[in-house]
Amino acid sequence: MEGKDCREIFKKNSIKTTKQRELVFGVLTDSDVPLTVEEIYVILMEQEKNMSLSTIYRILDVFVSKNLVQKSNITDNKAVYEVIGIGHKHHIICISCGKIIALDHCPIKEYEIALENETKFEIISHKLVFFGYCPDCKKK
Amino acid sequence: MEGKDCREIFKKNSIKTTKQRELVFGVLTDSDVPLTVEEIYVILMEQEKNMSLSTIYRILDVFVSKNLVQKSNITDNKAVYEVIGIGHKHHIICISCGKIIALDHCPIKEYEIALENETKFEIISHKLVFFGYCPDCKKK
DNA sequence: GTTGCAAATGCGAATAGTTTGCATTTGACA
DNA sequence: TGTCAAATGCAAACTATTCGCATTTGCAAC
Repeated sequence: MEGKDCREIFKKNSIKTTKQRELVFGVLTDSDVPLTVEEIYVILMEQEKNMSLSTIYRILDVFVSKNLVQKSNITDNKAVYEVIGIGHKHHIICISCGKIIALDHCPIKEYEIALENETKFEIISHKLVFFGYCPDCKKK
Repeated sequence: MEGKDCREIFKKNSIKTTKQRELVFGVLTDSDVPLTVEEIYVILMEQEKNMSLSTIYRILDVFVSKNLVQKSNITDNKAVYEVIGIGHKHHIICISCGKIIALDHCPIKEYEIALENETKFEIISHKLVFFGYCPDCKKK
């Protein structure tokens, strides 16, 4: 991801541009899977772009609050982060190897309306996660 | 929940009956909302049935492993637990007051099959959570 | 009933992910 | 280029959960 692209997106969302924010945003846009804070940290380390863990947490909080990034608590412990393209994402996680795949399609938009009528809640968002065995682990 | 009922369920699932397990199971069956470990602990304290937090965690792990109880990591931090009736549960959580409602109906059984074909995963289970404003908080 | 033993409990300490306080640095704008 | 609020780095704090180990308890065999 080019620095310039970042700057425009940041400006549009009134996020101050910093070296660290560009790097974190770059890592996320370059990844085709959601990443944990730890993974982002390691990727940056490997690129010799060391950065404090707490800085990564704070940067991600900003991105999430500006709706540039989606935070998902899929497993019990670590949260994963990914850039939001057009809409929100759902996930499949392999319960054998831990691989996480993001899904773009959302099958429950219609159901939400029925549920609003039924429960009288005003529904704002939802999370959907599937658990199973990925093609590789299925074979074993 | 009567002690006797517990004993039978426990026996059927080869769970050794203990005073603590009966109490925890009783609290869960008496509750119409999913509970955190902390909440279970407090409810028991109020009944002057003090019990170690780690014991509650261990008991719940057993129940979950025997499929008597469902553990859900809905919010970022604390897990909630509830007895499983006929099938798995989904939830709506109020983002204003934190109230959690369990839903029995599952709208995505059919979608799972389509998803298996599409992704070549073998899907075992899923979690679905809705976020929004409950009837009470909606008014404000 | 009594006894024996594996399994369960209680307690405190350890763990792990995340957050926070504060001193230092940095980026945007005048 | 200088200024200052905002961002960063570091270490310490926090919180939910797990673990080790000494003690207790429930079940089964006698």
